[in-house]
Amino acid sequence: MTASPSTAPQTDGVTISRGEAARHRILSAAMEAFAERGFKAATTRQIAEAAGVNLPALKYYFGGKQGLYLACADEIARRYEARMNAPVTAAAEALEGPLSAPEARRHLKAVLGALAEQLMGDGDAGVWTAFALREMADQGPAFDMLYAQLWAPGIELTTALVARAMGEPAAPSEAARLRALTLITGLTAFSVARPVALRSMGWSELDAGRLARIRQAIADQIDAIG
Amino acid sequence: MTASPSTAPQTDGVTISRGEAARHRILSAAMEAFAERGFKAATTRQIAEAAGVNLPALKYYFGGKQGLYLACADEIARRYEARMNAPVTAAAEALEGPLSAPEARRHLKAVLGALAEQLMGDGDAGVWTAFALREMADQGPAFDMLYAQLWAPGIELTTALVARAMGEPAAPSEAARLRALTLITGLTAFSVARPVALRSMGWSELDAGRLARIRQAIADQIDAIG
DNA sequence: TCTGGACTATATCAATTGATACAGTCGAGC
DNA sequence: GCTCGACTGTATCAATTGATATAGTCCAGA
Repeated sequence: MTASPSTAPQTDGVTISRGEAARHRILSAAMEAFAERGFKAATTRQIAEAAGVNLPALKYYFGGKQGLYLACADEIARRYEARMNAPVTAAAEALEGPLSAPEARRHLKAVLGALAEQLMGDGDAGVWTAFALREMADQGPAFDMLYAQLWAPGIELTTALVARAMGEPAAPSEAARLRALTLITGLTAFSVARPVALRSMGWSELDAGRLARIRQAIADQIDAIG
Repeated sequence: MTASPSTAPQTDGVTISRGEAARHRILSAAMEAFAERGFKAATTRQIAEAAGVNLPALKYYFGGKQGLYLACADEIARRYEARMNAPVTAAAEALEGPLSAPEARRHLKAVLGALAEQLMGDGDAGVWTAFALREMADQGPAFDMLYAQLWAPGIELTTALVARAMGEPAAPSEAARLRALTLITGLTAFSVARPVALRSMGWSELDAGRLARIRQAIADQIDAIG
């Protein structure tokens, strides 16, 4: 809203040019639209209107619909990494050395709890998640990138922790991999399948208390591993 | 391919009129297209071509794209019910009387095992599942119908069985409901998230042996309940 | 103040797509 | 063989939609 319209790199981080602001608004609107309707069904006109810009602005900033989609995926991967960073690095460091089963379980709870917060939160993260999960099923143009940057590292980490929780010392067994996958997938009950899950729980929304109880349920499952 | 072009009710079940055959082909093609691309992205032309009919035939038989979509949903619900019928009725009957925790676990394994077979099989059922799960996330025009006919009964049954497995006597607790939801959702690792799951397991496809091992992993989780 | 580039607004194109008008074909029964 | 209704083929419409050509506006720096 202020300052120069230049393209010069912003070392500041606070001052953003008018163009940067528009770019940001478009990105947000696009993430929301793609998350809600998918790549094909989301229209550039809707996105432009929601972002308060006109149609050619999308081409100007992102080259076109597909470029915008990929930019969304990239942004989402980076934001996800930022939000998951703390518990993930802690767990990864712990995995370097010998790790007892109880300690592994503790890290698992931290990592999956943080993930649950992302998956179920109705803030920005809910939108990112919907986007990512849609891409996971559709195998769209951003699949490889999201797989490499998000899913594969997450699954690997979870698998390693599950293996330790099961008392496996070295390379994780197939059983550990499967347990990690169903564990992670189970979290999506309240993101992908949220309408169904809420209705069957008799809930109209997810408040903090309910979220805590869901996390507790996940913790129980983690305690049952091994 | 044979017989009369009449609309008279077919009591036979084997003889189908030319129209019935076309209707069937359209339905199959539509389920596949909708499952793969979603309602909006699937085009009537693609469906017509895949079914070997021309465009107006869709309107003739189903009124239009939305009518076709709803017909698909209805067909899917009925086929699902047929395939799940045996273990579901057995479990439902068992729930009428007192049910020990081990017995409840046995029924749970039967019901969820059958469901897993549906969710992960690459036959027709895989297509139905993709359709249903897409509708679950999108809340499209068939949501209410699928919820009432498929998901709600399935969740209720699973919840009741989980509650018994946890030693709860009467009305299922919230914890039991949550466990049932994550249990069912965990199954979708190899349906919705199949591309990701396969890649992270290092598998290129799901053969019988792998499916059995997945079912075993689920059985382990069921044994860990309570 | 005036110039150049960053950014925006209007208008429009071409492709896609759901729908449909309308004329045809096919086969069974009279 | 004639008729009627079930079913199919051709052609086309109108709306949507991604893209873009073109002319403008705005602002900083010289």
